[in-house]
Amino acid sequence: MSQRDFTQAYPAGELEAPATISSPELIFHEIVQGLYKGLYVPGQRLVEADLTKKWNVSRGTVREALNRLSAEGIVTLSRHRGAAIRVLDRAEMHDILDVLELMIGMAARLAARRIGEGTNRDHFTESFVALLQFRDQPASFELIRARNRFYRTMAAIGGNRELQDILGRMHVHLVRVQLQALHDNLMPDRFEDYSRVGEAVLAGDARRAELTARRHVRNTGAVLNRVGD
Amino acid sequence: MSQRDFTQAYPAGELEAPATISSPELIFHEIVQGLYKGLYVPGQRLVEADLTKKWNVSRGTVREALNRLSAEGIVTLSRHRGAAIRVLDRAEMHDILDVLELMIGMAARLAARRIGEGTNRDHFTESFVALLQFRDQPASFELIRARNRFYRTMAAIGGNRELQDILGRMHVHLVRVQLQALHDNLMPDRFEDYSRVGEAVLAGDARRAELTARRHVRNTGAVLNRVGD
DNA sequence: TCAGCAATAATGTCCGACAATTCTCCTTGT
DNA sequence: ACAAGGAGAATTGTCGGACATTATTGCTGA
Repeated sequence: MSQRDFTQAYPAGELEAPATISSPELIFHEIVQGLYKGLYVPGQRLVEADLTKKWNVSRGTVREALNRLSAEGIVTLSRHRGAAIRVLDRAEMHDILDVLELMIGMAARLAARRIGEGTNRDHFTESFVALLQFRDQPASFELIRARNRFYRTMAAIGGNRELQDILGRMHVHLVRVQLQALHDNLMPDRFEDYSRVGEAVLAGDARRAELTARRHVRNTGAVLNRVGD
Repeated sequence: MSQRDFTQAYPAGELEAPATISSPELIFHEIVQGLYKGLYVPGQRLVEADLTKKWNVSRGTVREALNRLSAEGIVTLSRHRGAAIRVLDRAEMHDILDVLELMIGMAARLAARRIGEGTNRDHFTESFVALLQFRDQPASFELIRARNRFYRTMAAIGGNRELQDILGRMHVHLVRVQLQALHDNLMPDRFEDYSRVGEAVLAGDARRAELTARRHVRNTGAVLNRVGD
């Protein structure tokens, strides 16, 4: 066995993302992107043979991508039945939003606490104004992306790695909740919410940041109850 | 392309776990089990060739297992450098525990709210007394497992699927935090905590259940500060 | 001693093959 | 007409080998 001694283990912080992107990762991103664009519909099957032809890669590569998608809850895998875009019923969406409320609230609280450190204020302000620029425009994918970036920045400033990981995984689902609402033209303007959260964070008011962020997520969830089917 | 029409998509709730277990899944569990037993040390490299020989499977199978382990944050993958058991520094452990405090608190709150439904009370009581049986015994792996089962039951009763998923992922890390404390003989008895949480849940007192659960996680985290290196 | 380079080890990706399972659709008997 | 059953097709699960790409090691020579 060529297993090395533990003393040769990787140091703790030395794990950067690779410069290039691997094929499975590329397919992973393509499919997520496709979800954003509506190319894939919940329940739709993803047949390995089709994906290999579409991206000219081997089945092994496709399988790795599907496994990653499955690990993030984007597709469901069942043995010998293959992969399908995960179907979220309303109960699951509520479950996700209930958890998300805590996560976003925590991110806002931590961000407010650390808004003054380093270049945090600059970065946050940047994503904040970028989001607010969509105030008077119709709902769009760009808005959703700006909103996700706003959250991601908030979580990054908060500094909790685990929280960032979990939020990263949940973003996709949130998007899908939003898309469904958007599709039914039920996406109300939440810019008052965004403003309140952003201002609380910029003011360094951790308590208010958490409260407004949580209320915002709850408002988003309330939309669900008005979506049919 | 043989991609089917969306109308043939899987129905929402029809996705049970397969009866048999796949090879990658088996290896996944074996390695997690090995972590519990101390067979693997943080930082230790997992070389594909070794794993294929150890379990007599192909490289593709090993790779799938490693990808799953990576997706759960148990191992880190770096391109062309392979897999290694993830190293958690103290900051990351604190991050995990901070998130876990919210998650466990939410699980306790939801469980208390639904303790009266169906057979919930019976199941909860069972895992509760199973945990308390370790009160006067030295710390052991069985205790940790009983404790995880207690939490898992609590989350299951709470009924939030997303929460159960996330907690499932975090358990392994929690175990490792515990193991480190255990290794240094710094694992204090937290049975007063368990009792308070369990009793609050059984009493259906959601607020008290959440508070006691969160305090318990904080107590666990406080141990970290006394662990050297 | 150390920079540079060659050799080695390990992973990334592809291809083909076959077994196991599920799905489809046709047959058949009532 | 219709439900039960079964052959065939479609798809996934797993294997083995092959080669390219990259990281690591260790040597060589100044």
